Amino acid sequence: MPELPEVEITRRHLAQALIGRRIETVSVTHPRTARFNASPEEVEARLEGREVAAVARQGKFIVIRLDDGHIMVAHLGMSGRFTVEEPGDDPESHTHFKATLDDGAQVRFIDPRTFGFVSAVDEDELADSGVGRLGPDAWLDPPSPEELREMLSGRTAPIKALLLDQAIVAGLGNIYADEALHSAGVHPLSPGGVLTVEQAETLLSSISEVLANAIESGGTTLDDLAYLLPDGRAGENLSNLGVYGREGEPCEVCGTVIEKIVVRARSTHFCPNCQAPST
DNA sequence: AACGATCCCTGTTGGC
DNA sequence: TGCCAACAGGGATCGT
Repeated sequence: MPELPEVEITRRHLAQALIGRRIETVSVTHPRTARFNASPEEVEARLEGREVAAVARQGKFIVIRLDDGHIMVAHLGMSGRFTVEEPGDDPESHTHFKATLDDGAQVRFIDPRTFGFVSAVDEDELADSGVGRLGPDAWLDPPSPEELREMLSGRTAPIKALLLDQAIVAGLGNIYADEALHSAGVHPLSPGGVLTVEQAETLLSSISEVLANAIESGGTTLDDLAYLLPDGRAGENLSNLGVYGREGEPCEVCGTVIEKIVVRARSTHFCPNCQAPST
């Protein structure tokens, strides 16, 4: 599933293909691909003829600034993937967006489950696009341990659920939330508010480390192949995972069998020894 | 306000 | 073997 590392790798790929290029023609062919009160036709009209100024990432959102102030906003959802191809190549199935550039390349968005989107908003609408609800970026702008503890103070929800809340810290998804909690030795059901400042510090270090390793190894490609590197290869971070998808297997740190529970309708993997509940 | 449940969607998987 | 229910989850929304 694309989370911050996979989105960051995608951002770099798109930046290389798009910055300084003029978008010549755009085709949005799935009604759910355009969002935020923009129809597919409006997205096409807002993008065509524009030159790309910048390609940024906020949490799991890709934010592309255009020369007329409009902003292309994209999210990979669960199964979204961008490719850069020659226009003649046969688009693979579930291609919902195509943009042909002035250098002849074509940027495509493929998304079988349509949880992702590619849309276009103006500056005023950006705050209402989902980007406006994001907390600090988990990788570029992580909070200090004191700030994190402040955000979690009084919260009774499980820390796992709070790590998935993009308004607290933006970018973590189900895989890296589980990995960070394991690395930090924090039980996923610990109420957010009981974290000590030391635990917050450890957790933030673990988040940075887990994300940096994932970016460096090309992201996590699961068996469903929903995420692939720009060149079509699988990312190699699967072998770095300590708990996600490893229920029933021994923990590589201590040998205890990894357990899987459900927290807020999300599968949650942890080592009951490394992540013993805080008394 | 905070929290938990539900929904969206489709390719894959597991059980009978 | 074949079919179908269950499962996967990011984010919005709704009820409590």
